[in-house]
Amino acid sequence: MSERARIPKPAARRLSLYLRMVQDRIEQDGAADRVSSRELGEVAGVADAQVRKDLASFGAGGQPGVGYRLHDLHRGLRQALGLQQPWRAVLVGAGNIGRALLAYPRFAQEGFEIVAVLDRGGGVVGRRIAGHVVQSMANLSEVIRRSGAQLGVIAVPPDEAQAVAEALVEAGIRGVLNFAPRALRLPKSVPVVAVDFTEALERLAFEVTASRPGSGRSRSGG
Amino acid sequence: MSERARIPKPAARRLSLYLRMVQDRIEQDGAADRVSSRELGEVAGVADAQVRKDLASFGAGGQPGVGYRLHDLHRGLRQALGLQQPWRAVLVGAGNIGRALLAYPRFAQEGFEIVAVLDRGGGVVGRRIAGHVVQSMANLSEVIRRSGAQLGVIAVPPDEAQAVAEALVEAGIRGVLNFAPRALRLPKSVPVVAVDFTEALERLAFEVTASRPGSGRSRSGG
DNA sequence: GATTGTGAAGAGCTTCACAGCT
DNA sequence: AGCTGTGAAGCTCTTCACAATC
Repeated sequence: MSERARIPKPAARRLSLYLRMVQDRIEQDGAADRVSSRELGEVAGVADAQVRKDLASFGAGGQPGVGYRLHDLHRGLRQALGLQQPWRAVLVGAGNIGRALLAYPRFAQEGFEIVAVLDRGGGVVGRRIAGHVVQSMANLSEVIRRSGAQLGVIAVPPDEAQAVAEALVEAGIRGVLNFAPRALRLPKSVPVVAVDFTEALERLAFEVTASRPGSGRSRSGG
Repeated sequence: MSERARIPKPAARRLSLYLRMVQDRIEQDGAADRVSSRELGEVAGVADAQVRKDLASFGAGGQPGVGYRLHDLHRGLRQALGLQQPWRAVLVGAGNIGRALLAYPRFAQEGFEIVAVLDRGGGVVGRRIAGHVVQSMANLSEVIRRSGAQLGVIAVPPDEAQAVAEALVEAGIRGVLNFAPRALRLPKSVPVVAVDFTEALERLAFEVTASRPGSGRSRSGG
């Protein structure tokens, strides 16, 4: 019934990229209603065979000579990623990043709803931001219990991140999205995904430096 | 002289995590001035031997029985990541995400300077944000030439992202940090690093769903 | 003709295990 | 005793190659 195929982690990451492309294609809908594994592979930077394996991993099938049907793929990808159900999240931290997240329309489109905003209290508590009254951290477990939120989003300064994470876990949160540039130590049963701007910039600096002429192959691409 | 060791990509990603921990330790500086490979491994989620290989890949050495010296490691990591030199970046897009980035103190701390802010023009051009007067996209190449910026940060709506990226490349940018949830197609010589909030949430949803009891191993961690 | 599905080969990263240093 | 450095083994992901399908 609810058998869940084993999907390798690198594959799961690519599924998001496939999903994005499929969504974009559907919205355009001027063109074909199929995609080939080669097109999807270009988006994710892998070979077409890899895409076919990724898609097969959760049971999606294509038509030889034609490709994959956009709508079937859309449904399959969303189910494989666990997006069939809506997700509710509490946001902790009403600073700049928190506000940007509240204003990010894509979350709602994907089925993620921010049901509450909390902050430590430095003058923000009680204020209204994007339709949410910012609540005190003292209310955390009650807010989570009443809203039924399963996810927590951490957008506080790094020094507070670990404490907030532990409070979230204690309150029954099942997964954490961490925007603070600090590694969190949580039980393995609570997955953490980190979004670290600095790390991203560092990766970019590394790749730019590494791809600089004189540091390796000279002109391999084209 | 400027020999650059070959550093595997997964290793490079971990170097950022090591760097963050080393920085934190140095700032605390109440404790020891050494780190062991095991401690670093916990942060990155890999075995200690892997850490030692990562560090050896750019020439860092530790002391048997003691560990790695924080300050040496700090210097080595920054050099390996290409952070010895300061980086200059132009930010395109003065919306919510762009503003949050401008207010993000960590960038400057790491040696990244946002030298200019540009936007398509919908009323924001000419306004002052965080000390920057928002400029029109028409000025892009001039701004880049005069500032000597090497990196571009894209924080515009998805539909505009590809065009902005191409304009950046044409103006001589050498690397792109992309916050728009859209895959960019650029010459291989210009690395792109994507920060995609939606993808992160999807990864979280996937992992939470996958780690749910009844979908695989029941309680392996503990 | 174009594209999928998949076994087999290949590449790369990770862990193991242990000698050697402090 | 504790930790590093590293060859060898192990594992996972990726690509190759090609028969099967539309």
